[in-house]
Amino acid sequence: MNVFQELKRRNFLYQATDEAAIEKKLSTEKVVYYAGFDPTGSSLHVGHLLPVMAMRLLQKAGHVPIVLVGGATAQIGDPSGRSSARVMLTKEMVAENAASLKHQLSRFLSLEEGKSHFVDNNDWFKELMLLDFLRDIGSRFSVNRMLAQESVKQRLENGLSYLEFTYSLLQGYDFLHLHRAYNCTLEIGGQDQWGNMVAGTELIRRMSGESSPEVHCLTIPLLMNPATGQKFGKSIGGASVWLDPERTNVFDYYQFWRNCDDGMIADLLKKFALDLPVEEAEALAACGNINRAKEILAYEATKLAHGEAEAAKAFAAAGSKFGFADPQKLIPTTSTILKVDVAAVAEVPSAVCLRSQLENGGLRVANLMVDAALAGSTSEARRLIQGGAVSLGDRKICDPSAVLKPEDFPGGEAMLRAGKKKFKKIIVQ
RNA sequence: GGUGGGAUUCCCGAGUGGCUAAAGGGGGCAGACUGUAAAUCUGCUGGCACUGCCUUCGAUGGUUCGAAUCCAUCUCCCACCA
Repeated sequence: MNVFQELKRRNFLYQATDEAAIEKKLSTEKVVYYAGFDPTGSSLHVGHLLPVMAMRLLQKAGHVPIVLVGGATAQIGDPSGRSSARVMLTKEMVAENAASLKHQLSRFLSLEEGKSHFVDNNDWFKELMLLDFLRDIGSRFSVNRMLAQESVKQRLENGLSYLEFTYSLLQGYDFLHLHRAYNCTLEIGGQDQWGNMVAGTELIRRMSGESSPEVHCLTIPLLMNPATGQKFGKSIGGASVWLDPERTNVFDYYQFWRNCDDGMIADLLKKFALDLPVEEAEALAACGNINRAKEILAYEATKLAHGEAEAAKAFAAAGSKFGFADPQKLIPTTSTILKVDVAAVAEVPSAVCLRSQLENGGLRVANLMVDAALAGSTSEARRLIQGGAVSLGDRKICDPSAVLKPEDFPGGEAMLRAGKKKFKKIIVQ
């Protein structure tokens, strides 16, 4: 099975300019390909991961990725999939975000020179003169066609600025530039990017006249839950799942995958447990023990994002809390999850509480919950208590004003729970 | 530039002087049921020193015992006209 077939089998392929040509290219030469990322935030979240995974797959097969940070385009904002204009970022923010983006991406891709390129489109856009752009690039696009584009059509109802309208030209120009500078011949992106991506291939074709160079693009399908027809949720509750462990801790990251919808398991294993062969991913999804499949998915996905040691800890912690799906390890897998020594690494999320707070009259449970990040506010904490969700050790807390004293923490610690899935070991210091 | 319409709590969207921390829906959280899933049912969903107090309905100032609701000015959005 060549990479292209694997890409397809792992369901990374939604639309492509010319499947046969891409397949041929990928199996006969070293292809330089790219995907763009908007440095609009200081951290990537799981929603960004899809193209990253496809890129990883291709890089492992020997192809050369270009990670393009849209420093320039982020200052404009892509109208695709947006009902309203984005907030524009300052150049400083973009630079800062690009740096942390690179750091996070380096877990998934080898970003060393030679194996890849990391570029910022601001480097070429900042020197581009408006008149040159209009003459060389603008003249090759038809407004009529652009207006017919789905992403533009939607925005037309609510209004769309000229700036945003130009977005696809800019993205097209990116491709042209990368094609010239790095001989990049393939662009990868989300399903919603099709219009912008094709703008690039068409531009390159028109610019090169007779000797039509072979450039292609390929989109990845949106993650969908086949059972409900809903988009795959990229958040825990209302909050995005970030790759930055400061924003989403590793345990929660693991839990995000562990709690995925049943219907998604096959697709997710194939796409996010990339270290497992496709056949295995398919077999696991159909093995009959769906919870084991979810464990492995969560472990593998966490391993990619945070490393093996962290993934092992999260797996052990979650398992010791909720139980392990396959303690006898009956389901065959090549995952290193088999090697995790649960007893040795189990590490329950914890929070510290000062002894001095418990003395002098005690500490309210509600306040402790806020300190331990189990609730966002004391009001929320009180509601949780009133709803019967909170317990300390094996004692249920019913009084929203309950106060804790040092004797509530035998041995200097106790498990504080806010609901079944959220808990922290409170360590008194 | 002109005329008209609009800005409400995470989102959509009601509300046009006190009964409004603000209907309804979505989303979210919790409880029950389960498999740490989905579906379903129930409760909750601004903050705090929580039977009370404080802050919120684009911004500022005003009228009033009392304003999301009335008036003035400003900012931004939308539609039509030029």
